[in-house]
Amino acid sequence: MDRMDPILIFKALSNETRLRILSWLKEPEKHFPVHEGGDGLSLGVCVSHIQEKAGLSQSTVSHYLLLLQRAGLVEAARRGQWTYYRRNERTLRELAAFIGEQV
Amino acid sequence: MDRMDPILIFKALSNETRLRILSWLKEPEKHFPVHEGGDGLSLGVCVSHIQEKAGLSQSTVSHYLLLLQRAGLVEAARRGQWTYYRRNERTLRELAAFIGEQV
DNA sequence: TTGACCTATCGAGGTTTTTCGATACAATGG
DNA sequence: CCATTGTATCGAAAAACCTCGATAGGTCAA
Repeated sequence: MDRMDPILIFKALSNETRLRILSWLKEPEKHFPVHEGGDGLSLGVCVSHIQEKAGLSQSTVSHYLLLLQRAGLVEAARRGQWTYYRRNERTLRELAAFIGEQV
Repeated sequence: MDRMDPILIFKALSNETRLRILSWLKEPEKHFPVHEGGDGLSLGVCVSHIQEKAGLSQSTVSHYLLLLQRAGLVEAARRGQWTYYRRNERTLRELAAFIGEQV
């Protein structure tokens, strides 16, 4: 039940690519090919698909996804050699509430 | 009618002090003494009051306020030797909408 | 076991942010 | 005009961030 850290979240969102990744993950089927492994796209999208679309190096994208994860904006699921990332809608709702009430 | 720049906004919010300034300005009368000049607090709060509460150097706070202003999160009003800063609620509403819809 | 593949981590460069003190600019009061 | 006060800008040092290539670790197929 770890509490939301607004600074970490805002830092994660302070980058064009990370913002785009997050919005791509809103409708994965619209932006990524279906992956053979994970049940459709419910698990999320694997790093290589995200990397390809982002057009940055593999290490950078992996790092970005870690930042998004530490901010609680995405969740990761390891399946075999793949790591699937998907949005964490709860944090995004909390963020909207935070902006409406605290900021 | 300059359009909101989410990156600029998120960068401005990625700092504890700037976040606190913004929240202080939500209820100025609760956090700042009334200033002799500006009509009550409708104009906003002057830099020195904000600086005192923030506990950082004058130049840093002035810089922070400029960052918040460039992000459209606050507005400035010059009156004599004072500059009063107040929140720009419109941008904050737009930000909440952006998070709900785009992110 | 070996090789291929996916992802994470390391190390490093260049850039940006943070924060300060010093200084410049503007307005006010003698 | 001068001194004072409030604010903005400049220049600089330290820290953090961005991004890469290289490499390490885990997994699968042959």
